[in-house]
Amino acid sequence: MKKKVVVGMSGGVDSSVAACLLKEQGYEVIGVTMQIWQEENPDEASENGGCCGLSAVDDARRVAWTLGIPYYVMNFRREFKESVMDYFVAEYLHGRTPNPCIACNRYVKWEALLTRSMEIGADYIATGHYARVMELPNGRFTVRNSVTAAKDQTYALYNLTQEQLKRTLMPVGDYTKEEIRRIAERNGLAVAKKKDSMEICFIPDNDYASFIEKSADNVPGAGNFVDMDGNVLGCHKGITHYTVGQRKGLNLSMGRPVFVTEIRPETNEVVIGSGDDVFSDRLCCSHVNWMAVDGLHKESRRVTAKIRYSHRGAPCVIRELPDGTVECLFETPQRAITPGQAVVFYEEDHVFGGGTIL
RNA sequence: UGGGCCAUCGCCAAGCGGUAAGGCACAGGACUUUGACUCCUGCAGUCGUUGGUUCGAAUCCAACUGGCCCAG
Repeated sequence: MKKKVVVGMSGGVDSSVAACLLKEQGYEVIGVTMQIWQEENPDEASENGGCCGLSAVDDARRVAWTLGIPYYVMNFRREFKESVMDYFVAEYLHGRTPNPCIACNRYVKWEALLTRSMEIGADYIATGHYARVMELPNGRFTVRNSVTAAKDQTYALYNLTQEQLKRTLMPVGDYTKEEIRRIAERNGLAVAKKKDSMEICFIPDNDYASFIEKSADNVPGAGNFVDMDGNVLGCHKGITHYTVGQRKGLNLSMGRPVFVTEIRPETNEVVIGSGDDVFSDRLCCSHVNWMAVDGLHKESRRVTAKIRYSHRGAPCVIRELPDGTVECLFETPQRAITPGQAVVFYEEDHVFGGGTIL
């Protein structure tokens, strides 16, 4: 009896090849594109390689046809709006910097898609992520780096649950990007040369501030740039325009580069400091998802932590604080530890756990 | 309005008679399946104004305009 797997197809190369590989491996493959937001300008989004819009459906459908697999479009607009877009806007309004891809993975690409796939009798769901699901000796599931560390996407997957991982396949993680493109070509997939997607899919023009203004009623307005001693340095456009570590767009001519070191929503202030001021060797995080273990159990642990998607990772020690949050002490100070971003802990090449930076 | 000082790109600033450094900011690009960071490229046909000296002036001289300081 063939195992049935639903592949989330974005219309891009990676997920197309994922479907292709699974079919070769003998699975009964069903292609599904999740419709998650309404594009205003499909042409533009397609040029930018937008990941989940209407034009994506055409590409995905064509690939499914080429592979000879059934193909469906599922509507997840409500889930996406509630779990990703609303969260995204709310975080910015509170002076934090969210990572929508992580929320999308946990709540839409997995939770929603998995639930519905189970309903139609699937055994697994699969995606085109550059990561590999692995079962540890302790019986728990985690994700480990893809064979190409450069394309690794485990950071964005740290929040998946054991139940989700148990039913997840990521065939693309065994190959390099070059190999994936070759496989696509060899199988005559029309998307072989399609440009990689970039930027947040629901904000193709990359103008976050405008998006937030359109989505929220009470967006905090102009306020003061202040230095660490409280001196006013200038006027900012509203805290939603800034993030910790930011240099460009401040319009502050101090004779030397200056950076955002802190955002204070209570006072509507954006704190400015030098390049050195943006380094810190400590962070606290909450909403922790343990992956390789079921908890820290009052022990501290040496791990490698990534504080942003493109971070190489830095050695640190983590421990649970009495209030339930987790403290992370780095051996060397890290740049721009930013509230709202995820910190992901690694042990060897797999995800140990992760949380949201406070 | 007695004396002194200063006026060079949006900001700071080099230049001291030989044909406008640099930094910050800004713009564009690269990188990047989050925000950022980083990197690359661009950015004063002109030196407050008007005259003068000189082969040649941002650089010297004069007046004017504006600003600062000290006197009163």
